[in-house]
Amino acid sequence: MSKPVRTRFAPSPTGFLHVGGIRTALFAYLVAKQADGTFILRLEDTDKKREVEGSAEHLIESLKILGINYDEGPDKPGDLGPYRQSERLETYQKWAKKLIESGRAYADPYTPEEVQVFREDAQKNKLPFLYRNHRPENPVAWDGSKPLRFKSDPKGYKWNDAVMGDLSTGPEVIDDFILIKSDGYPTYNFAHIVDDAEMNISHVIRGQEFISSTPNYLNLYEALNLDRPILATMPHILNETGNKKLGKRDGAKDVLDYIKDGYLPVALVSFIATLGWNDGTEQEIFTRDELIEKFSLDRVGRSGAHFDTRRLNWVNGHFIRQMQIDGLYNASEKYWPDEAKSSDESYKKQVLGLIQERLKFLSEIPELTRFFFKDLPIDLSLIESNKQLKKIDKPELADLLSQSVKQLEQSDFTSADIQTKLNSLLESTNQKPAVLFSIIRVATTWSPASPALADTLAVLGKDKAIERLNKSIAALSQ
RNA sequence: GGCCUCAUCGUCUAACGGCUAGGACACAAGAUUCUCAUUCUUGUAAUCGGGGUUCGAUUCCCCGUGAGGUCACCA
Repeated sequence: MSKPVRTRFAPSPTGFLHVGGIRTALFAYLVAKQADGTFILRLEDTDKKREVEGSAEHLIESLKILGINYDEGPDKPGDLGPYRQSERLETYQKWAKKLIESGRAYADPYTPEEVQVFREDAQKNKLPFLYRNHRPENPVAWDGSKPLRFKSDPKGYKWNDAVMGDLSTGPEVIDDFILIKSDGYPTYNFAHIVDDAEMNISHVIRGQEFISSTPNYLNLYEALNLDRPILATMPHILNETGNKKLGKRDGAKDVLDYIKDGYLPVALVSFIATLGWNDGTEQEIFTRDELIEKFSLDRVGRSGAHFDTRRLNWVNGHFIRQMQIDGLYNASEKYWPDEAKSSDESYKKQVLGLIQERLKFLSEIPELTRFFFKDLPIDLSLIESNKQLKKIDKPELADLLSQSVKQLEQSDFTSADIQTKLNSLLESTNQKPAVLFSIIRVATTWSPASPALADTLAVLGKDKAIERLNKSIAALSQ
């Protein structure tokens, strides 16, 4: 019998949640859900200096928007809370006492400046810094005014990581790290081990930056007589350019920025999941339910993956194309250009239907739809840059448009009937579609691109289409 | 500098030690009565280097090289 699966995402509220953090959260969520387990959000707010106002809320909102729902968390009480480390200080004290009593923790007598001198000495000699080389022989009793240190038991470790496989290190990486800081807060190194034990966490899933401190955690598990959870280390997500870990300073956007740009939560989830993971088949896109069913830690890659916006665009476009028009309309609410404010819902839905297949993300809606809502200025350079139209005189173009007006005035302006009229115009004018359709398209939209001509005209409506044609005829006749 | 980890097309990746190293994004060309896009077809493009082990190495081992992480009273 294996233990119930309980995973957690344990961010510190020190900034915004970016894609790397989300992926760790997502994978922890998937591991829990596929085993009918529990996913927990725990805020690691033990560094009051670095805490950023509002970041806890931002983090929670990001998870909610993506549907990475936790069963227990700061705003979702469970039996093993509280889920904010700053509210668990007595617990850490309790566990610290155990270590003191068993002789595995002691007061650090040095000032930060003194420790810094040790550190600089080590660096000068090109040696890694080890505090335990300066471990005091008869430490004073710990009264909370000094940091409390772990008395480590240096030795080599071999362990298994669910993603990275078998890992090993020698005793030289084991050190006496700080358990409780002089401000009374525990360090991450101590707090997360205590909390994972108290909260019955079965899998610890976290980023690569923790891999080198893992042997120290193993040492602490032993001192505390704890079974260690399954460990899984995620490689970093790298910036698009270069090999740097994705980070704010390199222009990485946080998750809510992507939502604002009109990336769909389902698309973000699918894209992020396949950044470093695949199910071994040729499937490229996954729904949440498929991820829950198919995800496994042992198929997560071991090397860092570059974030690729072009691939994200493709995934997002794929999901947009799959949407029903009502769903897309609801999602598009905030993205319409100002000119569309007065237009009614059914008109906007028709417009949306025409641009759906070329939409990569929702904030493209204004540039793709503006001409449906507003007469754009006449721009003759659109004719000059068209390789068919630039060969033809303006009067001749005006004449083609006049004939078009005559035909279209006879139309009931369904898309099908417009197409019929356009076809008969091709015959009567003896023109190629490349010429006739191009000039009508330009004259009715004055945009570099638009959906299929008959559809565009049908949605635009008879009055508007004819009005624009006449205006364009006038402009070309000057 | 010590320690740890990683390494397949530009990018994300697949390949019990065994087909011609597969797919996707991107890119290019063609088709779909006009543009942009979609869709379809086709194409360019990769096993970091050197040694082993083996009938056979992307895969296992060693040595290089490159990249990343870590060596905080940060997480």
